[in-house]
Amino acid sequence: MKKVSEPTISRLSLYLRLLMELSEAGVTTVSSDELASRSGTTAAQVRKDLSLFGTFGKRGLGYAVAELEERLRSILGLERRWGVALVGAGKIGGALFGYENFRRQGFYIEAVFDADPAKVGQRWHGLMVQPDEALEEVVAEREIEIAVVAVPARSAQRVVDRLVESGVRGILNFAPTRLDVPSTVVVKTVDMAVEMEGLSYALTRNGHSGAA
Amino acid sequence: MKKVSEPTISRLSLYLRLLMELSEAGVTTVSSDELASRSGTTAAQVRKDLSLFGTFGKRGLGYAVAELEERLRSILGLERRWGVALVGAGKIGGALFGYENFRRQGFYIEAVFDADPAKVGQRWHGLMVQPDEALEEVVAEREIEIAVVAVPARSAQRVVDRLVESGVRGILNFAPTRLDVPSTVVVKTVDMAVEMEGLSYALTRNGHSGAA
DNA sequence: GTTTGTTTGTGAACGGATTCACAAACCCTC
DNA sequence: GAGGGTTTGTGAATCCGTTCACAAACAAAC
Repeated sequence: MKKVSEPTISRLSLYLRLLMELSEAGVTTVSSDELASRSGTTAAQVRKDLSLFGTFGKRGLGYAVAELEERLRSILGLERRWGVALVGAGKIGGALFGYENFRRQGFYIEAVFDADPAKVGQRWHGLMVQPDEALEEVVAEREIEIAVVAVPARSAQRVVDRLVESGVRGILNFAPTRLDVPSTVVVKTVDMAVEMEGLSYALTRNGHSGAA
Repeated sequence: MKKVSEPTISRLSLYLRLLMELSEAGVTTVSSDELASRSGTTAAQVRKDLSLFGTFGKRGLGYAVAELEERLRSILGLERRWGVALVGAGKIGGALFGYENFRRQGFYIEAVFDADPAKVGQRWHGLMVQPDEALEEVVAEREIEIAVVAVPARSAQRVVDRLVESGVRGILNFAPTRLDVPSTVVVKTVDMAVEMEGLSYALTRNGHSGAA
């Protein structure tokens, strides 16, 4: 199999979401052109992305929505259940519970940890908040493979080290800092400051205020 | 000036953060190599990035932390105050208030809107939550240029249309959906589902469970 | 069954970002 | 002030993702 780039994977994820919507709307067939315009890319890009994994479409017709949806889910590894540990019972973590797509895609938050004694022991979104010290044991025992890190930047690396040590292989990081992990572990960082500063940059050099 | 890529801007943002940390730690000088290892890139990349905007370093010595920090802040357009409107008084929005870097970098949330009558009129993180209908008037009057959209996917496009109509030029979007905007408006989307599915993909094809 | 119109799949061309490699510039020491 | 040791700045080379363009495949109509 050819090498698959990260942008491609992100787009597959978008395609999957669109297919779910189409499916729900009763649409049975969709063209690369349609998928492209709905996901903000080009038809050629859609076909290239998909062609990396096989040949799913029918020439002259397009793609069968239900089938492609299933194939994408398989490619992305969403046919199974993923246990997720959430470190940091704050606002960001809470937002994840609200994300209905989370559970729908197979991501189940199985444990929540926080270092704040005031939060530990409280029920929170249906889960008991566990003390930070329990992290290793719980993660290892439940064989949790994915963790969401939503703690202050200064504590993030330490938390990550412990998670990795306990068997976690994928991390979604909300702490505004770079994380060192072994090459076997995958980290995705969501950095709101970087995004905002990207906006600031763009607005600063684009037509200044008043571009009609 | 040469064309500047988005990845470059994101990295500049990272460099700035590192410089702030170094500055606080009393470090006065830093090499491209040091910046690189701290930001997870290469020394050549750091120098290329910076060279697009001028020549800031001293050969044989490195970069003056304070000076480079100031230059980056200027390049990124962070020397001014940015008024920000937050649409959706939920968990994600609340998290932004917690982000201390937000205010520090000049982003001030000046207005919060929500469609839920139960939230409207409540004090929330020091601001009065305003009714959704007030959006146009408040945004236009206060000349707010940046908005954070944290509403359900199905309402996002409508909200964005109204924001753009009211003068907003930059949008940070947390809704899991693509947004149509005029080319004069910049949108950055933070899509947690895409990130999680990226993890799922990576973990599915990487060494399966048990990579020591 | 043939024709017409559509859409896929993909090699090739393109463009752009990253990496390489090295001369130029600077500090520091003696 | 000359020499040794660093580190920058940058053209050139490389790598990688996107776009192009078109033949192959299929549905639908007649």
